[in-house]
Amino acid sequence: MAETYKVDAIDQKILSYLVKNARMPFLEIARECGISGAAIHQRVKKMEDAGIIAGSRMVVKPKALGFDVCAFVGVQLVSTNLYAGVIEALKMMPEVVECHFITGEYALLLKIFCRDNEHLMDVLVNTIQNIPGISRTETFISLDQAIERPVYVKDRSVIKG
Amino acid sequence: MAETYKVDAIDQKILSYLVKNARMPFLEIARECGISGAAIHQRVKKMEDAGIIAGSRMVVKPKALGFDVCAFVGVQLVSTNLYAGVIEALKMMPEVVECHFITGEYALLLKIFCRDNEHLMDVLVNTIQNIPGISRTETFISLDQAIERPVYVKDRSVIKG
DNA sequence: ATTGAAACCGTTGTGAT
DNA sequence: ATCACAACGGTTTCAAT
Repeated sequence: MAETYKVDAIDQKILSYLVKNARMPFLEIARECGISGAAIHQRVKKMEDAGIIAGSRMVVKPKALGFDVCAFVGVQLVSTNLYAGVIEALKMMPEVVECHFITGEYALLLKIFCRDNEHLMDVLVNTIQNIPGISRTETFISLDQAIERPVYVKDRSVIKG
Repeated sequence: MAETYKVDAIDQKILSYLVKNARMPFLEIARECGISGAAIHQRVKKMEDAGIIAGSRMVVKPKALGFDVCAFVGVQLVSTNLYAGVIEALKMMPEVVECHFITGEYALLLKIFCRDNEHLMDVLVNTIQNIPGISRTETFISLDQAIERPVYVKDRSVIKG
């Protein structure tokens, strides 16, 4: 987790391709950027080492895996200092894909995927509510996900373009 | 967006690797699964064609790109039938990475990334509030993202293991 | 930090089962 | 749906700059 690496214009251009297609060949990126494939390779490696790139993922439609229900869950804690233990318990739940510590009425906001409403019910009542330190929850079911995309990377197009 | 493809145990095993590392060589997956590289290739292509795999992404730490602030925004609409137009306006905003139509007090839940609090202020007051059809918003700043991972893919390990 | 070259390895199309 | 094979191209390392 070094925090010294500075992402320059070429790095940004490289990332602008890779956030849209993680399997884009480095040689193709090299041709777009006007530098060698070896240079792309080394820059990507450096960004991985610096923690700027935190891995890569194929994006799989949850429905194809049988997860028909997406929901957000606001969670109130008995006491904020129970945070660490609650996180550990949530990490054990495969349904939880995101957990944020947020400002406002709820201490935590979770994003979860469940097979169906019955599964959601089970997760809420039998799993989440049984985690020590969690008091109240409120559930917001996502009926439609209209936008889903990576963080914005400006393609400054400094080299060739 | 065909909805007929059935993800079998081998597909699941393939996906279980690719959701964790989009650049994992198909030949390596082939060795793990005990089938040929060509078979992996064709299965992945089929899943892409069927819309089960919706692309791939390098995961970039927002902070490295200068996005220090992550927030969720609950959005109330003047009228629900303005949904489509609002979505179009939100798609134009690079800060918005997710938008869900949810149950509860707010019609929409957005996830946004901003450079700093000033940028967040600008986005809330000068951009989001100016979109026709949006009435009230409430903002929840994410102070810490404790969990961030892909949808759970069971690795059934049916073949070799 | 970038390069070209080289060795290695993966990808992808084909034809057969 | 799978395979083996082969042509092609990508990855990765390295000495040199």
